[in-house]
Amino acid sequence: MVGRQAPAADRDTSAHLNWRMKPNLPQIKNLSIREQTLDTLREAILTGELKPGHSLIEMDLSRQLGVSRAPIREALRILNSEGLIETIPYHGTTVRRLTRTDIEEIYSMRSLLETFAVEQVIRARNPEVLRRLRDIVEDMILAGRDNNINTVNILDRDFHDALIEMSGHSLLLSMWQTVAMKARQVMALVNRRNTDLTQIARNHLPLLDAMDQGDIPGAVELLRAHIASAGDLVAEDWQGDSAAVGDGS
Amino acid sequence: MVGRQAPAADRDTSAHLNWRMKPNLPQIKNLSIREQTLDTLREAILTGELKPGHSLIEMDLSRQLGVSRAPIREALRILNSEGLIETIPYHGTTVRRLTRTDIEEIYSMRSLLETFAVEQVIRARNPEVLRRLRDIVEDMILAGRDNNINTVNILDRDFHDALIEMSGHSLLLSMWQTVAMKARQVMALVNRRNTDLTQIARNHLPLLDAMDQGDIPGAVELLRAHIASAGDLVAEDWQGDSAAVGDGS
DNA sequence: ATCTCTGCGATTGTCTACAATCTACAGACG
DNA sequence: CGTCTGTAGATTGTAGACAATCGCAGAGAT
Repeated sequence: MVGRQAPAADRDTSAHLNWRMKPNLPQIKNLSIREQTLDTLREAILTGELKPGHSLIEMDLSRQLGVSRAPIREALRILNSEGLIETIPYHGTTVRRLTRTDIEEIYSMRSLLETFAVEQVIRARNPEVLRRLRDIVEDMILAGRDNNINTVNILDRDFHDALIEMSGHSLLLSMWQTVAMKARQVMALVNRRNTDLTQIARNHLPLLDAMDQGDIPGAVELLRAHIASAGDLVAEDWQGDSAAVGDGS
Repeated sequence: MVGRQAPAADRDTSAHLNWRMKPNLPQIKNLSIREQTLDTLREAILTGELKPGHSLIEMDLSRQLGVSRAPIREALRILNSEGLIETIPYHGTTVRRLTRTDIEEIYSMRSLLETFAVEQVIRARNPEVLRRLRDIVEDMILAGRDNNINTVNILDRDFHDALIEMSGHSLLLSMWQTVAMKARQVMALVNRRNTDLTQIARNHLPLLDAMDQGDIPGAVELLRAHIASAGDLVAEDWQGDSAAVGDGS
């Protein structure tokens, strides 16, 4: 399980045929039931709909989704190896509980992977890359003005995803996806306080400037601070220790 | 094993009182077929017994192992999410092929994770930890004298595993395991040249010294060089590009 | 000769039924 | 009253049959 790792690793086997032409035809989906179950459950966990401690009974899922247990079991094995759920033989499967230590680890790992990526990206000196990142941040600022928290969050994810992607390091990307997934779950579970959305967006600008100037130590330090402050904010709100939520079915 | 406990255990009426006395009863193993299949296949892939490109037919595995397809499929899903195999729907499952880029990525990721770990370990300043690492290296040198390549390899793995473990960072450990697994597979696939085994073992000593002195930059640099040279050695031998091995069944 | 289509074999995807195992609780026994 | 025992219910583990899909060979048409 580990690393569950690559959430995107085993789907989309035929997508390489139409990667460029993108009309709105919603890509006839012939995903196997296993994949659909996997996506559904993972999304539910990541959005906090399924809270830590919630128990997942194969038979119940089977009835709710209207399918047999076999594909559900396979999906659960994958989620298990991704570290999102835990199964005790003959006893039950539950959404993995998160401790404060887990959260600290998630953010420190994020920091490690992202600072590595930013270093690689700067070394590559590809102006195209920086432009794309700047575009995302600009959109983010605009969304911040509209107080559109959902869009800001998505663009923030896009920004960091893009940063990793542009390092061109596929193994890094795969580990990143695992960590980012967990981070997403954590963020969905804490009570977000009302912070200034445009400020969040603007926080990315100094990093872009440092990258423009090829200043590796500066960029690394800015990124590290950026992630650390985000992590601290979340850790503060974690007093609940996840015990307040999710009692089981 | 001084006082024999067996007779006492016999007339002990409550079993939960004697959980501490441990005779050598080898812990009855009741692993599910899925787990056994998983371990068997993973080990076969990691040792190079199942080479990249080799196809894994569920029906064949089912017959060979004498079990039904259900647990095998679940094991395959896990291996898939670990990135060791690839499945094309309705077509087949094969051991994932490795490119030279994959190998470079594996070693660069190893480097990243291990240097992070060594930094954490040094900061913790726990002499017990350093002693344990030194013990392993000493054993490694002894095994090197006996030209026992297998033991040297195992102890080398132990050393790096221990280093990560001692960082006390469970998420780091989990990602490490994924990467170390892949590294193990790679090493099993290259033609090892005859290097001086004691030299390999001795290479760890400067790192230990730097750690003893709390010299973080020095230790990090030594470790980075250590891993990079190992990686280069492997990458050199990779000209085969894995095409020479494994054609299918 | 080349193209198209159809049928076949191989493989994975899914379903249903049954077996094995665990926990908790009730009852027998001292 | 406490301890052991066994039984019921819930849950996961496994098996075997059937369905869906894909690639390819070969027949037939142009």
